[in-house]
Amino acid sequence: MHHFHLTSIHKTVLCWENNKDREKEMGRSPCCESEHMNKGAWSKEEDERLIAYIKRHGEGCWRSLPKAAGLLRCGKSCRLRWINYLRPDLKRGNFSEDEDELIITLHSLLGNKWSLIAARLPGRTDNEIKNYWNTHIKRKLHARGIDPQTHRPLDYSSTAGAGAGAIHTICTNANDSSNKAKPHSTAPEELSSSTPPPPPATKKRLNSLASAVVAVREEEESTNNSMSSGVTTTTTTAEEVQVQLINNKKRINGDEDGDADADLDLSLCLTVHRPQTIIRNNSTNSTASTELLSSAPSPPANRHREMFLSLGFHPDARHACSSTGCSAPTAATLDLLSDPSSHRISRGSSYWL
DNA sequence: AAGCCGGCCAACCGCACGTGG
DNA sequence: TCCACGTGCGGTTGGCCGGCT
Repeated sequence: MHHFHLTSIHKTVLCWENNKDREKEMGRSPCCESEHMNKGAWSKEEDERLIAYIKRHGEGCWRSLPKAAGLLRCGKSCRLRWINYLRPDLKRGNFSEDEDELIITLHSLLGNKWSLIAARLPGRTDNEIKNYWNTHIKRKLHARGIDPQTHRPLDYSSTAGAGAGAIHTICTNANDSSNKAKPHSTAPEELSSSTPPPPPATKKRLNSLASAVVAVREEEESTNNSMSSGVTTTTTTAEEVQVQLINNKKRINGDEDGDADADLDLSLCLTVHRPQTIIRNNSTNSTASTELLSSAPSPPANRHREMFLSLGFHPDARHACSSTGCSAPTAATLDLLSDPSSHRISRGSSYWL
């Protein structure tokens, strides 16, 4: 992603210099002055200017970039053009079947968090995935009889309560013979060989992940209460989740500095590892999930158990639901969870062994 | 050939959030 | 604490293109 990498210090200095120049002028100009600015499709010359500038100076400081690069565009427009179209590491071409299934799985877990989903698909942008979802996958799910928003069966959502959760899609996929008899066709080995490190996390990204975890927990709490299943959960604030994420990661790694990337991965890992969501459906579904379990990868290692426990998750996926009358995660979830290279929590993959 | 229609996707827009003064 | 700014995200728009009549 960062082919023309600049250190944060370099970026800071560049921005500082630009800010000084800007502040010499009277007042600050709005981000996008619609007058005197080009809009619409980018010309080849504009693309070349943008590429050349970023090759020389790196990404960042988008506000000052257009002027410095000699472009009559607003910074947002430049950023979008670069991220969604000009970046050299973008993957071109059609989405593979594996990518389709991964998107569906991630969407069932994360909802319309396109940037988070994109982080799991190397070379794909959030915009691209969003468009693809709206034009292809929605239709595909409809054809399967699945509501693309709720990931529940179309004829089910109108009659059933909130009991059936998002993960139902995974179970349904498992029963779909067109899916190579696997709920999630991206094997861990494939992921580990093709998935590069995710982009640097920011506090904002971590915050949205934490919010997503909280939202899911709240939804599950209300769902479980309405189902009178005896499952009780405690609602955790986003801040608490963040603190837990960082503290756990520090404890595990012995890394007091805190690595933002690792935090992101840890939080994604935990977002994915949501036994209570997975639990619900399988209890009312076919035996397919049971069969999946028998072939599922091993649960997290001992060092994980503490982490999952502290976050309110059952550490042993295979027994995630036994005490609550629910069944365990599908192989799909465990596939995601067990991918060592995509969860750079530890400095080495041995952590996951 | 011309007009219509729908799909696709790049780009835009508005908003939220983090940061720094 | 407030405010301005920079950045990123998700929803929406609009133009292009191919298929159909």
